[in-house]
Amino acid sequence: MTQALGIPRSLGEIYGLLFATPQPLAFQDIVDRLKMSKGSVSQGLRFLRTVAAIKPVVVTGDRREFFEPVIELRQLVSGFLRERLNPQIETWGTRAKALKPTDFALETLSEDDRETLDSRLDKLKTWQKRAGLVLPMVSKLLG
Amino acid sequence: MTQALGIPRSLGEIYGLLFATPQPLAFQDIVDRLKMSKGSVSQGLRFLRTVAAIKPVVVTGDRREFFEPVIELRQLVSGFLRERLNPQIETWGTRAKALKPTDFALETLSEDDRETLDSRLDKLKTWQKRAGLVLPMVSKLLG
DNA sequence: CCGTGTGTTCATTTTGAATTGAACTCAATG
DNA sequence: CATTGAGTTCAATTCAAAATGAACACACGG
Repeated sequence: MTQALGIPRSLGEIYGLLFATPQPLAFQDIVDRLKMSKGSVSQGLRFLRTVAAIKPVVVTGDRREFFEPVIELRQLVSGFLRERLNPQIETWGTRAKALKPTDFALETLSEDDRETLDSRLDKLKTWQKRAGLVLPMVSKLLG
Repeated sequence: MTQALGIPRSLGEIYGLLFATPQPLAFQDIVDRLKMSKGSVSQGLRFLRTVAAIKPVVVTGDRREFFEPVIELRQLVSGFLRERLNPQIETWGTRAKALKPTDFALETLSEDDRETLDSRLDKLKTWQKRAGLVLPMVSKLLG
């Protein structure tokens, strides 16, 4: 599933292991069970934390950090949107606003050409607006 | 933008070129302008066609196939959902249905463990249902 | 403070996906 | 039917992203 969204398989594996394990797991557990390097697991957990797909659990009397999966679809999706999609959409949007049809003029443009480029740039801005509007709704619909 | 969705940069480039060009372009135009191999362009165009991000245009008196970008956000998004996300969700869903808590039993499970696994499997099925419900709505909201 | 266990960092290596390019098919044209 | 140009296919290559692993912090307990 993650692969279809451009997220590395290993992250899916870590999440999957946590999901399939009733008890919270510690760093080393994951390394052992998945036979992954500590480096990978460290980076993987960091990412999963920033997108809020897992949550740390404190086990008293144990120095280690344990992790549990977040299982609310809404949280998973909005984490992905927030961390992955929104940043892209924003930079893309601000760059789009700066564009003018003449930026494309590799040859001189006919009046018709100018018009189609104008309307396409408009589209770009519309996309931007719609995305900003709809993505938050998606999270809510899933909640 | 495409990269955030796990779509190769080159596809974004082809689409971008078509988007930035008022006239429809032919295969060879794209190869020349982007300095890409024919193989890449061929596969790229195929993908863009299957997700309906571009449409072929017939220019009378010219043997070549020309292409125009599809600029409706709704079509672009639903193409992506249909070709990339839905297939994954389906196979994932059918596999999830076949799972039972005992499939996870690497050690013997306590009653508590069985319960949490049960509830997680339920979640999995809920996800599946919600996704099937919400994704089509997304396309509509964008249209 | 020293040792031990936990987790991080980052330069190197690996790997798998994307790209290339040569060989090919297929249509149209003279 | 040869020829030319358009586009496809697919094995080999490239390359960037991900994984590794050794060196490094950091905290805690003795």
